[in-house]
Amino acid sequence: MEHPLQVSTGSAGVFNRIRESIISGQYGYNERLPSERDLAARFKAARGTIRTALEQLEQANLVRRKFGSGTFVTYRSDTEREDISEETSPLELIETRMAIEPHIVRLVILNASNRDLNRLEEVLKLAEGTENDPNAFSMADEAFRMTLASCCQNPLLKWIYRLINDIRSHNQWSARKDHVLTPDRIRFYNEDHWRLMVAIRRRDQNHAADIIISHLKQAHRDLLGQD
Amino acid sequence: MEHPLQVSTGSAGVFNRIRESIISGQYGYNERLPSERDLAARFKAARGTIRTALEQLEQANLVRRKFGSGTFVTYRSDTEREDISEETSPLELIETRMAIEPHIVRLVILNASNRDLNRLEEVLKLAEGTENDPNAFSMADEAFRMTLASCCQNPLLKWIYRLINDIRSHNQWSARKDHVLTPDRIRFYNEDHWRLMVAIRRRDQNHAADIIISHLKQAHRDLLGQD
DNA sequence: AAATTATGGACCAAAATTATACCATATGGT
DNA sequence: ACCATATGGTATAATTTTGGTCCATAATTT
Repeated sequence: MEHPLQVSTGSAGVFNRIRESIISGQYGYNERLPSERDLAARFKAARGTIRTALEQLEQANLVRRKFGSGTFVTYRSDTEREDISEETSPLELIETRMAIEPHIVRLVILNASNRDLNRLEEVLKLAEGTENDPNAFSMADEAFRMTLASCCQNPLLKWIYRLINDIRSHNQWSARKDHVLTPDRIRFYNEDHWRLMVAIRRRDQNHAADIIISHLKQAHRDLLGQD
Repeated sequence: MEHPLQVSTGSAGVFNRIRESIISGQYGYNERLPSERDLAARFKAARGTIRTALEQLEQANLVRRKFGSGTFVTYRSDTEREDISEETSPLELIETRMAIEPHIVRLVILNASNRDLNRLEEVLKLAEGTENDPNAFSMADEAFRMTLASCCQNPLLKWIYRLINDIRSHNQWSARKDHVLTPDRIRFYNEDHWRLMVAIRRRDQNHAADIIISHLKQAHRDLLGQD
């Protein structure tokens, strides 16, 4: 028998060495391993040996193999941070907006100058006549909300709200946009925005917050209520 | 030993190399990447390969493509977080917490399991006997709030709240900690936390939210009222 | 000696890549 | 206002790469 510390040979050895490469992070999450034939050349082993090693790696949930495509790492090290926009559901997004937006509107009413409000109204006009273009409305809507956020005069809140908007634009919600944003809905949302604008001009905090909340509740219903 | 590492090939390789360029700042925010045909020439790959790489980059929120115009970087580096923590005042920080924390507490009451609440109580006990150690109290306080955030079962809110806490710990407030956090104040804050815990156990949303709000208002006063 | 494992080769089927060509939009100059 | 150009979007077919499978043989372990 050789030294007990000798690296294992055969398919078990290949398994261990690839496993180490993955766990040590040399191959990151979702990265593709070299092809079986390539690995065979590197490890100076037959392709069949590589295959049994890869089968074991697959059983250990370290790797996933796709016919005709390659072998991909499914192991996720702790350091590889999650993508928040991937794991946020549309409902959780609305839940979060419920926390932020009413507060933003209150701050706008307290802090915004008339010049700010004029700017806000200009942006709001961009959403006019977008009843038949969900994409255009969506962009105008986002611009309106971002302007609102910048009018609250709190850079941290504005920054956070921009993060929320980034996530929102990459969310599954986008896929449903065309179904949810019918001309009627767009008209309704636009009317909401104008009522909000009026409430802000009157510096009526509670009314403005109520409008925002009912607006979000409606969006919530739209999300749940349709096919 | 062989070299298990290799430069990845195909669209995955193009993806990785462009990704690195973006993250390393070689292409800044809103900057336009070279055209697909240009990239194809640079990487010596077919345009289709470049396109699948760009599609993956777009899905990873690193890039946005505009029909007829180009492909633009949407990734913002973390250095911006430093900026925002520099320009956020302690008052604005509290203002922002005012928006988030009452909402988090409401969600905790709705969504947290009893096991979650037991965990929360364990963390709360860490703040016991820290009356004379502002630093220890501060850490225990942060741990309590982060646990609260994870109990609300909304990953987005938890993520946002972690950002807020990061900024909070880099903030000027830290410098005033020793002045504000007298033994009396720490005792008072701890009592607040226990009252909050009781309200959460009783699933009393309004009471819990009131406690949080008055707690933050007190912190606001402490910030303004002292030397 | 028997059983297990590794080897090398051949072929199959799925997926990716390549190479073109053409369409639709955006931009800048005339 | 128009035009030429550059850009991303789409479609198609041929080629290459890749994992999946099988087999006869050699090497290793039991």
